[in-house]
Amino acid sequence: MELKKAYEPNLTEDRIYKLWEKSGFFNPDKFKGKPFAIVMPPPNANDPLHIGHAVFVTLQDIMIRYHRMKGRKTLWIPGMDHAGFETQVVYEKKLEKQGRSRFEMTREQFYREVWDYTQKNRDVVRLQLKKLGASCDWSRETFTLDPAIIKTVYRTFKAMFDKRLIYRAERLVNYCTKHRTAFSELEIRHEERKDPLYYMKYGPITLATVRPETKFGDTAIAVHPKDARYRQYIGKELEVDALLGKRKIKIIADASVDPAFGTGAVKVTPAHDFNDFEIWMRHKNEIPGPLQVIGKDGKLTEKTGPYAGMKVLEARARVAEDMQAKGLIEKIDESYIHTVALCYKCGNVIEPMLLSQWFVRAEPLAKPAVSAVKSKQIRIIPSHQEKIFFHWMKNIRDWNISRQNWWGIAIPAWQCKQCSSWTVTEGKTPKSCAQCKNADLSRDPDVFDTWFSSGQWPFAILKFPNGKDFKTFYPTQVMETGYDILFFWVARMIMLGLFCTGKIPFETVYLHGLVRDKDRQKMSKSKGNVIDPLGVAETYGTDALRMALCVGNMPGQDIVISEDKIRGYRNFANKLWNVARFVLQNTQDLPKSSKPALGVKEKKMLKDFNAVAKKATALLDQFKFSHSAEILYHYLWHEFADKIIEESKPILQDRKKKSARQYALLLILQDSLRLLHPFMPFITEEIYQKLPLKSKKQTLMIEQWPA
RNA sequence: GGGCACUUGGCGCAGCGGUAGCGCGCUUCAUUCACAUUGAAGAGGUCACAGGUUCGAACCCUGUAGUGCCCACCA
Repeated sequence: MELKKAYEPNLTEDRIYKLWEKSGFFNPDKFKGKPFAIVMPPPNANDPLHIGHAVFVTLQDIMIRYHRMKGRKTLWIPGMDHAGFETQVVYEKKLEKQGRSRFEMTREQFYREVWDYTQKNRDVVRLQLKKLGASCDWSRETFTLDPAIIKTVYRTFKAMFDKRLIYRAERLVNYCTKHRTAFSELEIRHEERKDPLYYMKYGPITLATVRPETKFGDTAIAVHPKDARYRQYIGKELEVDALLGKRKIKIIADASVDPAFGTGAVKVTPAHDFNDFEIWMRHKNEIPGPLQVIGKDGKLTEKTGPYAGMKVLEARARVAEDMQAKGLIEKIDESYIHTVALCYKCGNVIEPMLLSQWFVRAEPLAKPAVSAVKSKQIRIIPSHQEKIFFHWMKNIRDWNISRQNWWGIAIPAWQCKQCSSWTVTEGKTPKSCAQCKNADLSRDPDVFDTWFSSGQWPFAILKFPNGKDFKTFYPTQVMETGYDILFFWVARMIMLGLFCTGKIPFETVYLHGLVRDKDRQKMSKSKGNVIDPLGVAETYGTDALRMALCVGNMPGQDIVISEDKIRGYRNFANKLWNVARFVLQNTQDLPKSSKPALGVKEKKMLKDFNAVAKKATALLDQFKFSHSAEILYHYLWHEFADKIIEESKPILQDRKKKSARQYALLLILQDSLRLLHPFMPFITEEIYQKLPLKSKKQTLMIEQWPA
């Protein structure tokens, strides 16, 4: 019964978490009730958790603990992500530091090393999630490379291939020459740049370009069909000085050309420009196809004579120089501003590359996803994010899911060496080509875009189609994640969930914001402004951290956090602790079984409390976690502690009145602990364990919600 | 170029039709009494700007400005 003067989280948190784990109540199996499930967004198994993870742990654990206390059969299912490309990049950086490179290793060796690395990180992340109080069911923890998950992904791939929702195509794709892989359009960043715009003479026609080095890949010159300046040339072939000697090039008319830009004439380089590729598609019969002059290494190919082997920028300067020397440059506009595409990871300029890849036909998947949200089957919080979702969905493009990486789920597709058609399986190596029965096949060396597999996560982790969990918990109730992955992940989960299971994957999407420091700066290691969640949890207690991440945290808006704020909630935890200390110390002589008649004042106190409990509950039901926490904070401190306890002091000295007051204080304390438990699980449990109650559950976690 | 938000006391945010609230900070006072990780009292806002709707607007509508974010194949 002896309570320390101040609450010391470090003396209680680990012990309390063990108590919960031992109780087995994280596992929903033995509970009845209506199911309530949240699939945890799996943290990457390549790095310790950062403060952003602490946000999702806090919000999801609040919902989970609340619904568990409400009597629902509650499942929070944890997992971890192999995080394909992300992890590969992290591991390659490690290799680099050791003076090694994956290109000196076999693919198998690399894979094995990354596997071990991620398994070690899983242990770290698991401990961190526990430290943050996550009440998830560890017996169901899943890794995104578990055989059952891969099997699901393969089954989906095959089903989509069979239904022609996945196709193989040679297309221009976004390619990073440093990472040597293609990306979807979501993985590229756009940046404004000022680059010289060269006006180059192609015979009688002058055209403007920022990329003279691609001129060797030109297959035509395009002008607007109605442009009087060039009408005489349309359909004709001109002989031009191509720097590598004379060369013939055809002039074509295409409406996409803007007569007002530059000279109104554009060189068509289908192998190295998205627009030009489209132009070629429209004029396939008139002009030659893509002519690749830049390789996957970002250097000019042997087709470029003296420029072969040069990197793009070097070649650009040299080509411009040489053309200028020949008098082929009319002028250079040095102040041209345009946007360039960059690799989101390394910032290198993305090189459009002609590659044969697997694509998901997006439109047929997007339609049902849009109607699911339109019809309110799925609700997105905050609701304005729905508009952003619709906007993206409306303009959705086919999705390149091939990645030229080593770390990831290998694509189960084999190409026939004879007829070059593709055979897709659910993972097994096929004996022969599905088309021509030839037995000589070679496997696609590529892996899936990680989002293709994580897009299937909710039903995969619940063991679709026949698993008990799938039948019990799917569709899940809430998907809580950051707004920054609305397209990457949430949209894909809705599309793939609907396609594979015919049902929505979740009923509500709650999107939280990015964590920023007190100067509104994004946290990053390079800025040195990161708050390590485990570090501050150690200093101020996990409960304080959770409150700091919850209060003032509005859906869809960035979260400003500072150590001052966390300290403030540490003070609150201490206040709660001392309230409990006061109540316990002053009610020791109240017999456990006594139920004294309450006076008018006590009745009023309880009535007020119940109103607060109701309000806090309603707010939780509306996903207003911040408000809910705030009114509880306010009640506990400024009503219960400042007013009720203060005015109770004299009454507790009064032999006649005291027992009714003692009883009321205990009741309010007890129920306050229940209300606060989802937000501050450790301290509330610690106090609960010390309450002198007649009937007590094994843990506060499964006590009944008081409103 | 298109879209989505935001603009309320020093800072961070609520409030979304009846003439402003919370937390932090600040000021003054108190202090061995559950808690100094404390208590009491207090200062501080023409709710970005301009119109409109309304008996009444921070809240609804229109426009303007600033800020932020997302999308986008302008050579």
